[in-house]
Amino acid sequence: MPDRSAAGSSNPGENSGSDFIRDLVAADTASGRFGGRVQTRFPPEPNGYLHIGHAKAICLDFTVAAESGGRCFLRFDDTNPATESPEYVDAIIADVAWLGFEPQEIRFASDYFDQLYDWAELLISRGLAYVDDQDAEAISAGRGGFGQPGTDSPFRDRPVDENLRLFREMAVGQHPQGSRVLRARIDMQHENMQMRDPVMYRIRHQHHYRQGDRWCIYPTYDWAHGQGDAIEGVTHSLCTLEFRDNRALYDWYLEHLPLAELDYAGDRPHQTEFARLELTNTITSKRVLRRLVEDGHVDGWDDPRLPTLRALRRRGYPPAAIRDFCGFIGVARTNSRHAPELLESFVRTELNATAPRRMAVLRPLKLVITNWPTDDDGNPLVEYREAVNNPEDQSAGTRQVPFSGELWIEQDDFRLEAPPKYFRLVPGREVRLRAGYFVRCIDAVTDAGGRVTEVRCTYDPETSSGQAPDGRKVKATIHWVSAAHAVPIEAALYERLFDTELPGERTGDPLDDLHPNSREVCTGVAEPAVTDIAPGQVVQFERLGYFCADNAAAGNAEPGSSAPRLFHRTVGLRDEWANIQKRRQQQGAQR
RNA sequence: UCGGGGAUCGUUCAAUUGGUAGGACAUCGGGUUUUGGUCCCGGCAAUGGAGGUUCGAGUCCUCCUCCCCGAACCA
Repeated sequence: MPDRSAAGSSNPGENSGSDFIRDLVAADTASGRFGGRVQTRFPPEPNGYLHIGHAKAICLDFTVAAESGGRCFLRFDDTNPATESPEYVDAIIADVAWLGFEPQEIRFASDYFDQLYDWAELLISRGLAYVDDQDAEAISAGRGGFGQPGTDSPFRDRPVDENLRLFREMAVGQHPQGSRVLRARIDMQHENMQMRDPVMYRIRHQHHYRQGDRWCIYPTYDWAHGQGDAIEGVTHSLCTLEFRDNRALYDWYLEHLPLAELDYAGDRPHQTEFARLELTNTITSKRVLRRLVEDGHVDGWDDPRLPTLRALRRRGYPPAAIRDFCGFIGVARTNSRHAPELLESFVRTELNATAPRRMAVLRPLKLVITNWPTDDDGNPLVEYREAVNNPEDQSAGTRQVPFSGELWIEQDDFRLEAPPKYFRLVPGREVRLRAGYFVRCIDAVTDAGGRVTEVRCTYDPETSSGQAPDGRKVKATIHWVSAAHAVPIEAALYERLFDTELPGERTGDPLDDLHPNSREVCTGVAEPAVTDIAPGQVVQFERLGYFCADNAAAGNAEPGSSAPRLFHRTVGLRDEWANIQKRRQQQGAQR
């Protein structure tokens, strides 16, 4: 095992090392701030599916709380009825659970609409908020620009009574959608743009999936978030870097509200920002993900090429691997982008230890053993060979694999002529069949086009143990499937969805960088024991990689079906031969 | 243009707060091996730049450069 001590354990809630956030929490606990309490929250908006970027935030929010014996709520930031729906709520709850975390409570910002409304009236009555009749364009223009101060709205000094009356009318639908907003009265000259009289409420004559038609006004993120934190008793409100400038507003609202009335009347919550997780060759923008799905570039939100949690699950990524990855990359304030290879290495580490092994051939080539014994009727005998299920885990036991005179082997494992460092089967050479015998190639049958259609070998009965009694060695062990017992499978092989590190950098549109052939489906065969692999389970096809049995495909889900079983390649094995070939190709290109 | 944040091996995270710049991924070489897997050993390789303080600077000070975020009735 590589030393990944910073990664901690895959158990949810265990310490993942130290970082500026954990240092802050430790210092607060030591000083008695918040009465020693620690509480965080994961606050998604239910307008899309969770992706790998969210996983970092989820792991951070939940583990920081758990490490201190604190709590972490799942809170839906559902303040914008235009884009939100209960399907996303259910999906997010399921994805958080799949990742391995259990919120103490599930809350909704929309549950706080009454409190928020009362507080808004309070701010109005104190002259700290006003109704603005300007349209969005005028408000934007009045805000000024970078380096230019804003100008006061003509409605900024509206009398309190009038503000109150108008605001109440807005709430019950007496004003058209978009005609007015409620704004905090802060400072139009403030150097921080967020403080130039931000909008608190906008008029939306829109149905809310939880509140129905009760409201005609909806709070903005800034007006809802910190107050939700305060109501729930959040101590450490962790969010991403782009909210750094919003912190002044977060603090302003809380400082001007009577929080002493709340259950958690100690210190008010504080926001801390950290860098979001980005991956190269990957897009997490909700807008672009939606285009990929809706324009049919992928098969749906759980297409294994996507970075959504549902897709990673379908592809076979173990949640423990994602957690370990998130713990390992740590948390800092530096923008950075990790290579997907790092995540994959955690996936391999986890799967190497846990995935049962089977043999499958993805691009079959017939191998005939010319000296294999037959019965009295001339039919080849069948021998059952014992194969280990997982060399990393003795308790996984062994299985019986049928072996006979006609086998399928991988096309890649035979060449008429061996290039340098090619150790596999060539005419005249001997290799070992995994869990089988040594075989020596004596002949190859080719078709009119010169393509090899059949490899003919002799086997050495003395090598049943996998070793030759005379001590001779082979340089390769290859996998195989008995032709008479082969179970049909389909294997979907995936490449990166985008073949550039920063999709969209070239032309501005990420879709211009879509990998033209990010999925290749092979029609192959597997040993009979693949039928033990349950839908959703990950298996290692020896020498090929880790593959996840699809949940829905007919061959997997319907016991009697004759349809091929469908497997998604989770990730390939490290492949030294591929590296050698790649290097050779690059050297060739340089010359 | 203004405000905020940031800069350490190819990538990424760390450096006991001023004391030998370390790990992982990737890569290269070797060993073990019935998976060219796993595992083990080893190599390569970094403090954005210029000054300053100090016995000593990735860390403190000054200036510069570059990158990210901010002018939604999105979050």
